[in-house]
Amino acid sequence: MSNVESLPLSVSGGEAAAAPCCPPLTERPYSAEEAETAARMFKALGDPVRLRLFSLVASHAGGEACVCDISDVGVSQPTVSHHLKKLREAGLLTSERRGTWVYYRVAPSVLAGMGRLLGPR
Amino acid sequence: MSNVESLPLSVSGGEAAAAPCCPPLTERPYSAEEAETAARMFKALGDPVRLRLFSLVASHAGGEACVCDISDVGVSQPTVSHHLKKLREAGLLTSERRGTWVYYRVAPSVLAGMGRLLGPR
DNA sequence: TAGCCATTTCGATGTTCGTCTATGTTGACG
DNA sequence: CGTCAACATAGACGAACATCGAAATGGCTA
Repeated sequence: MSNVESLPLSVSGGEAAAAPCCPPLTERPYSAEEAETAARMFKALGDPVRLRLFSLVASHAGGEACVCDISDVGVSQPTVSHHLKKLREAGLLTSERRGTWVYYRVAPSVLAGMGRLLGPR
Repeated sequence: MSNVESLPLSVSGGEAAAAPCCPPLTERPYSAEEAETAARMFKALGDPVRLRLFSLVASHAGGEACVCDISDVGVSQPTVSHHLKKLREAGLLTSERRGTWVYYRVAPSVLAGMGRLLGPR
């Protein structure tokens, strides 16, 4: 049942998926709101365990991975689940349940959006 | 109160060097060490105030800005100084004192390094 | 139906983080 | 000298976080 919980990347209002979350960091000073939004992503990736989980999903064959495939990061399994939830809430990962297992994949346009953050090409 | 100044990233007692770290997140799963290193950068940018400060420096004319130019982010002056120190320790900014003022600039190769993190451009 | 397995959620605990006020240091200028 | 301005440091306090074990949820299979 884990649906879309909250996507800070896309602003509320139903549409707005096309709105880039943030301009390049070097283009102009960030406003407080832009900083709040972008910092949420960076913060989610600012934990070693979460970064490993994200990398495990992002580099997994087929673009997706089930929890059982990526649970070996040195912390307990409930902790893994907790971190995956954080990544989901930050809009970086999406999850889908198929039978017994839950599969995670990188949310589309996340990598492109973050790339744009770091400069115009 | 624990030790604050223990950064395995920075070898000797100054500021951390810009990390030459880390392959693309999507290329292969991160090791624990890579994750530790890269997460330090993300973590440093994971606070709205720090992200605004970084953006203010990165977008400032001449590539550098003195503290007096970027202190208006809604928190007290010691807090600004504290966050700038964090960014310095993460290897994202460098500082130089010239007369009364202290100038900050983005550490070279930081943006390129982070861009490489997000995919093979 | 019962049992089992993968995953999530819950409650508790120790630690880290962001912010403040107060004070210290450094350089410019009279 | 003495004083002022810019910036850094120190200590304290409350909020947020990471982590764990235990219990609950959802879905297979017999």
